[in-house]
Amino acid sequence: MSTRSAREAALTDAVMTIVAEHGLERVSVREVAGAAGVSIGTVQHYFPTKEQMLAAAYTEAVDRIRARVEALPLGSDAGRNLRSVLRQLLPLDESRRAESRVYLAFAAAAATSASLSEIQQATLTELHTALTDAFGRATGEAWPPSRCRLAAHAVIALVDGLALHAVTTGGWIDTAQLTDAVDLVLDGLLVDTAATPSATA
Amino acid sequence: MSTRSAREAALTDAVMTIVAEHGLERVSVREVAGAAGVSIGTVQHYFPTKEQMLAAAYTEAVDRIRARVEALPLGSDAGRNLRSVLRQLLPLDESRRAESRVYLAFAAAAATSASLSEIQQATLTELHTALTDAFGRATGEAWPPSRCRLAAHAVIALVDGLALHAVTTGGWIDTAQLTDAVDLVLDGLLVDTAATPSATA
Amino acid sequence: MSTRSAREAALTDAVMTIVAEHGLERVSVREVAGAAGVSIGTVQHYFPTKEQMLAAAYTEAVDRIRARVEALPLGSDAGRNLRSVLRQLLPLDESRRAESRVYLAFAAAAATSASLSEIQQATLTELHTALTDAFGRATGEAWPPSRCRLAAHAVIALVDGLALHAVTTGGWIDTAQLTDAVDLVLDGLLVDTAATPSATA
Amino acid sequence: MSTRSAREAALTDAVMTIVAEHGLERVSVREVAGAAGVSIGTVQHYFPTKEQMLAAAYTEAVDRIRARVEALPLGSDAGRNLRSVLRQLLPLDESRRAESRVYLAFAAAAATSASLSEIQQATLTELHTALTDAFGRATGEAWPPSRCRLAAHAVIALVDGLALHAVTTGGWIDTAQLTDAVDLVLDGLLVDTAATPSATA
DNA sequence: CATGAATGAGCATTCATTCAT
DNA sequence: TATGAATGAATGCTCATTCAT
Repeated sequence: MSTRSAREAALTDAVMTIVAEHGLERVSVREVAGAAGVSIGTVQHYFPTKEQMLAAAYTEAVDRIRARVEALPLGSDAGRNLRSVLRQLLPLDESRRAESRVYLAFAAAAATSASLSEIQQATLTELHTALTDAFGRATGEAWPPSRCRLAAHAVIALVDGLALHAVTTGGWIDTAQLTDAVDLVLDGLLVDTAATPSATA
Repeated sequence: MSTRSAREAALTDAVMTIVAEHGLERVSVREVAGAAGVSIGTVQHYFPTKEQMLAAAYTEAVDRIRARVEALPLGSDAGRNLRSVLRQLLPLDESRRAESRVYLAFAAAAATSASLSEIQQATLTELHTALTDAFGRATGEAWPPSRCRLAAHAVIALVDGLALHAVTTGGWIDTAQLTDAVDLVLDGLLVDTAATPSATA
Repeated sequence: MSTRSAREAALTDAVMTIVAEHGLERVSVREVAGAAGVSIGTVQHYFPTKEQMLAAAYTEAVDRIRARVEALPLGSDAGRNLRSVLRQLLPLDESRRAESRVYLAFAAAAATSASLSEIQQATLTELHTALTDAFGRATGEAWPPSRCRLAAHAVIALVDGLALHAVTTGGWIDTAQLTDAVDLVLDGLLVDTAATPSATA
Repeated sequence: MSTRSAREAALTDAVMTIVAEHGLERVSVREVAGAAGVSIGTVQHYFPTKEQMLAAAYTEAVDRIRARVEALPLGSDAGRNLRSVLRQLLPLDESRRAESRVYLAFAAAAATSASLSEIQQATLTELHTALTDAFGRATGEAWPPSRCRLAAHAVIALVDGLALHAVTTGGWIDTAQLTDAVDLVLDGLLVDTAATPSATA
C-alpha cells in the first residue's frame, strides 16, 4: 500500500506527461509544479534535485510497462506467449505511443547520465532475463542457453528499434508493419523448432 | 568546396563532438563557439538559430554514416553484402560508438522537433529503400516486394535497437553480441532462401 | 541550568562553528540544523527567526570572550594587567583566531542590522568601561577621566584592527607582530607615567 | 585613455552604493542591475560571476581611498603629514563613513573569500609600506626599520579599528574621539623623537 | 565576414518561514 | 517538545537571440 505520498505520484505523473508531449528538455521544475498544481517548493521538497525527479519518473514509467506485461494472460503455447509479450512493448495505440516516447526520451538521456543509465541497464537486464526464459520454453529447451540469450537480445533490440522509428517519425511506419516485422523475425528465429508458426506471416 | 564550407564544417564538427561526449542538452551556442575556437557571433552568422545549427549537424552526421556505407566494397554474394552493410551500422569501435551516440541523440530529439523529424524520416527512407533492394537481391527475387520491405524495416530497427542498448548502458552488451544478434536474425530471415547461411553462426 | 539550555547551546555552538569556518553568509537554518544534528523544525522552535538565532550566537560568542578575560589572574601591577587583558583579545592561537573570525563577522553584520548593532554597542561599552578603569589604575589616577576614556577607545580599536588584519589576510601579520604592536602603543601611552615599561619593547 | 567602459564604472558604483547602504549581503545581480539601470544580462556580460563583480567593486573602493590619500597636500613637517594621512582614513564625514562601510564589509568578507583576501592583503601591504616610510621620515630616521614597520602596523590597525567601531555602532564614538584617539596614540609613539607633538593632546 | 555588447526569459536551487501535527 | 510538509520569493547563472559595427 505505502500511501507513501499521493503527491509524489502526481509529480512523477506530471513529469511523464510533459516528456510524452514535449520531450525531456521541456521538463523543468516550474513546468512540473504547474502541471501538478503544486508550488515549486513542493516539487523540490519531494525531489531535491532535478536528477532525482527524473530518475523517479523513469523508474515509474518502466514500472508501468512492467506491470502491463506482467498482467498479460499467458497460455500454454510458449511461442504465442512470447509474441504477445513483444507486441505489448510496441507503440500500437496512443497510450503505448506515449509510453514509448517517455521510454525513449529517458533511454537517450541515459547515454549521458549515470543515474538514468543505471535504471536503463536494470530494466534491460530484467526484460532480457524474462525473454531468455521465454525462448527456452518456446523452443522446448532445444536451444543452448547462449542462443536463447542472443535471441532475447535481438528481439528486445527489434521492438526498441521499431518503437524508435515509430516515435521519431510521423507515421513513417504504421502499426501493422510494427507487428508484422516482429512476427517476421520471430518466425525466422523459431522456424527450425517445434514452435507454432505465426498465422500472420 | 567553397571556403565558406570550411568554417561551417568546423562548426558542425564541434556540435557532433559535444553531442557524442556530453549529449544534445550540452550543446549551446557558447559551447560550440568555444569548441570551434570562434566567436559566439560567428556561430550565429552561419546558423542564425540553434535549430538550424542542430539540423545541419544532424545532416552532416547522417551523411558521414552514408558515406561510410557507400564506400563498402560489395561482392557478388548479395547475402554477404547485406550482412556487411548492417554490421557497418553497429557501434563496433569507438568511432562508430560516437557516431551512434550522435545519431541516437538526434533521433530522440526528433520525437519533439519537426525539423529533426524530417531529417530522420528522410534518412530512414533512404536506408529502407536500399535494404529493401538488398533483400530482393539476396533472396533471388523470390520474395514479394512487401516482404522485402518488411524485412528491411525489421533489420533497420534491429541495428538501431542494438545501438540504443549499447550506447545507453555501460558495456551491458558487447560487440560480439551485437554482430551475433544481427547474424542470428539474418539467418532466420534468409533460412528458406538460396542465400548463403552465415559462416559465423 | 535548564535542560532547555543544552539544546540551545548546541545550536549557538553550531552557528559559531559555521561562522568561524565559512562566514556568516553560510549560516542557514538548514546548515545549523545539520551541524547540530537536529531537525530543521527544531532550530526554529528555539529561534523563530534567523535574526534571533544570530543574535543569540553573537551574545554567546561575546560571553565566551568575556568569560576568558574575567578568568585572567590579575596581579598588583596595573600596567601589566592592562597588557594581559589586551593580549587576551588578540587572535594568538587557533581557538582565538576562530573567536576573532566570529566576532568580526558579527561586528561587520552589525553595520546593517539593528539587533546586532545593539549587542555590538553593549559589548564595546562594557569593555570600554573596564579598560577606562584599567587606565586609571595603571596611571595612578594621574590622568583625567577623559584621557583614560580616550586611551581605552584607542586600545580597543587597536586590538580589533589587529584582529581584523590577522583574520582577513593569510598570515600577512604574525602573532609576534600582534603582541609587539600592542606593546609599542601601550608603552607610548604610558611612557610619561609611573607604569612599568614593557620588557619586550 | 581607456574609455574602457563607462558601463563598468556605473556597475561598480552601484555595488558600492548598495554595500554602503545595505551591506554586502544585499548585493545581488538583480539589485545591481536595477540600481545601475541596466538589464541583468548586461551585468553578467561585464562580470560573469558575482565574485568577479565584488572583486572589481572592492578594487575600485580601495582605489578611491588611495586616490584621496595621494591627493593630500604634504608639507615639510613629516609628523604632520603622517597625522593628516591617518585622519584621511577615518570616517569623519558622511562620504568617508560610506567609504568605511564599504571597506569594512569587503574586508570582513575577505575572511572567507580567497579573491577578496588577496585584494585586502595587497591593499594593506601598500598602505603599510607608505606608512613605514612616513614613520622613518617623521622620526628623522632615528628608529630602526623594524620599529617603523611595527608602528605602521599599529596605526593602520588603529584607524581600521576606529572605523569598525564607528560603522558598527550608531554614534557610540564621535568624530572628535576618532581624531583624538589617533592623535593620542601618535603622540605616544613619537614622544621621544624630534617630531612636533600634537597640539590637540 | 566577423565580432561582441546588450537583452530578458529561463534555469535549478536555496532560503526563511508558516502551519498542522 | 519536536517534526517535516508546504510555500513562494530570491538567488547566481546560462541561454538564444538581436543589433550595431
